[in-house]
Amino acid sequence: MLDLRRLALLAEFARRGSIAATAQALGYSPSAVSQQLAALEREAGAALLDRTARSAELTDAGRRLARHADRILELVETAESDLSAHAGTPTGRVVVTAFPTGAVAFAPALARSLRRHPAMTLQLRQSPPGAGLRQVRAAEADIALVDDWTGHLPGREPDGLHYTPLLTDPLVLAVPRRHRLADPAVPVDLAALRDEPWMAAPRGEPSRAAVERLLAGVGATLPVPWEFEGLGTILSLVAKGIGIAALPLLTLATGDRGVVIRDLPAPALTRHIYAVARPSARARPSTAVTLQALRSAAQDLTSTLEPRRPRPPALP
Amino acid sequence: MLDLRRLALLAEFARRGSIAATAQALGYSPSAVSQQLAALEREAGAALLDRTARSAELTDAGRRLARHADRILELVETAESDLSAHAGTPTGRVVVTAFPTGAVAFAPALARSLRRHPAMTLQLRQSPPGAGLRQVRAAEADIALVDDWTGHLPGREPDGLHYTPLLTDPLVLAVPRRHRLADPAVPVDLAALRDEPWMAAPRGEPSRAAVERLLAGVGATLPVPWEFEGLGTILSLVAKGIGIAALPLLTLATGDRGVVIRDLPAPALTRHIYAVARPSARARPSTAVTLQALRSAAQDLTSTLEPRRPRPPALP
DNA sequence: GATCGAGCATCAGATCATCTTATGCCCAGC
DNA sequence: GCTGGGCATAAGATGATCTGATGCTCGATC
Repeated sequence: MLDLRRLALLAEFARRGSIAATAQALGYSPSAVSQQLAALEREAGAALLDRTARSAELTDAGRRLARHADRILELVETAESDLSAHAGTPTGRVVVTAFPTGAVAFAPALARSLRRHPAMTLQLRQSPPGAGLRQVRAAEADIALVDDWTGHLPGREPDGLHYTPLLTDPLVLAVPRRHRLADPAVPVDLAALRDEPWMAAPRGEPSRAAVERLLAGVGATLPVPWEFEGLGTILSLVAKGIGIAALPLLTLATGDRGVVIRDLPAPALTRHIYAVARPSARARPSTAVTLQALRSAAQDLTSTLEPRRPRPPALP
Repeated sequence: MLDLRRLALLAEFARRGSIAATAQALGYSPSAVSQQLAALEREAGAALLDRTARSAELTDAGRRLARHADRILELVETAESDLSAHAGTPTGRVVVTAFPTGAVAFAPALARSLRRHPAMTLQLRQSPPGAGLRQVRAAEADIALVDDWTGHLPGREPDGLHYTPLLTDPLVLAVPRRHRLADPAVPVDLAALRDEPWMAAPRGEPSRAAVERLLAGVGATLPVPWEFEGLGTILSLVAKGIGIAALPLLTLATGDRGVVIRDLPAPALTRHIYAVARPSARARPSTAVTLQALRSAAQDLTSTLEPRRPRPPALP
């Protein structure tokens, strides 16, 4: 295969007419140019230069190859220009995978934020618990939104993935508007609620485990709740007065306004929400831009949801 | 500057989808491919691959560069094909320089012979004595026809030029048809001819020197001859009966048929005619073809001129 | 949970390529 | 004859390329 640096030497020789002038123009010694052009002749299998004691000139084959060289070098320059022109531009597809409420909560703000980068496309998927990290590791997704009720996740950094904290999402009590606990003055006593109709997500869901941990902490065993897939569905049923539920606050991001939110008593259970990405994916402008949009959206969500948590009157 | 071998690796990676498959397809170890693609990333100043523990895939920049690479590699292949397609084809201009009678004698046969190579052009020039060799050395001409009356020229091979013997051209006596020496039975006695009106080329011409050497060898001093430029001119004057001349036989190639040729007595003076070329020029198909045409023409000339030298009757 | 195999990266080192410097030769011009 | 320009070649320092060994992370299978 021909060598680009040698082709560039030949093209310059074609312009300058002597080995010495070529060497000077490109900053080599004449000896180096002579040797490299001889090497190009061996590569090409043709005599490219006709040499005498005092001068050298291109053969027909040499002239022909010099013309090709000009075209090839031009294409190389186009390629390099193209690369640097796009270096800072977010382009291509970014795949974000998220747990269901995360996907729903972040979708509107993400879409709005990324609209200003027309050269990139966002694919937002929902995935089951634990699948997000695996997909990022396998490059099946660029960013995963993960929730952690344990408080241990950032310790996973030795796996090489990068965790960006987005927000802290508390578990809250959702009751119908006409419920007695809709009044902020009424204290929340979990033990007194054990005869209420509870609704929860199916076993295996992280929020279900969190709710069970909460009630075990106050010595109350949750009666067999009505199980529904999707926290959004549960929220709608609470709004219709069917029952009560303990849900992550984020569920309220786009949820029904027909419910009242109450803080649950200590110990406060919260989950941390992170955006996880491979370092190599983070280095891409498109992924970097998406992470920034997620941070922005998280701040907006926090501002939006905070007023939905009325505080009890300060103690006298 | 990007490197073609690395671009070829990237293009192959784009087709095969893994470093291991690329390495196998191109006969490298995975380690070499990994390192060379990393080097290409440094050259290009962009992340071209997105790597995980078990796989690698192209980034947007990588895909973009791979497309450019395909185009560049295609142009390189075009260049190489073009070179080898023309490798055996005589093309371009060939410059032949010759002493005057040589140019005239060889021109018709040369023109005929080279007509079958339409992609090349022949330039046939006349040059003064000694200029041919210099022009070949300086690449101002590709082939020089030179004549040597000394018999020493082939010893000049240490100068790197290549000498191709074409023909041996004897010095002969040209007399008018009505001259007494037109009869082959009459012996040629140079001493008896000193009162004849001689014609010769000007001093400095090789044939002039040869004639003077001939007559000095028989103790005869040539009277101040009538000097004319061009042996062809002298031959025409002989045909008109103006005088006699000692000329190289080659002069008769296209000369006047109104003269009679006689051998001169021993010692026989001859000149050797060579085609001289640089080795690098000889390697070109067009020059090689021209040299072959010259050899052919020389044989034709020898066949044509030999019957113009009638032999004296064999001694009883 | 243990093992295996695939596929990536990094390291150490053998071999080859590139470039510089020194030297030599051939010219033309003065 | 001398000088300067321009080519080639040789020797050697330095850098590049490739191999083989090793290590790590996975997913699949048992």
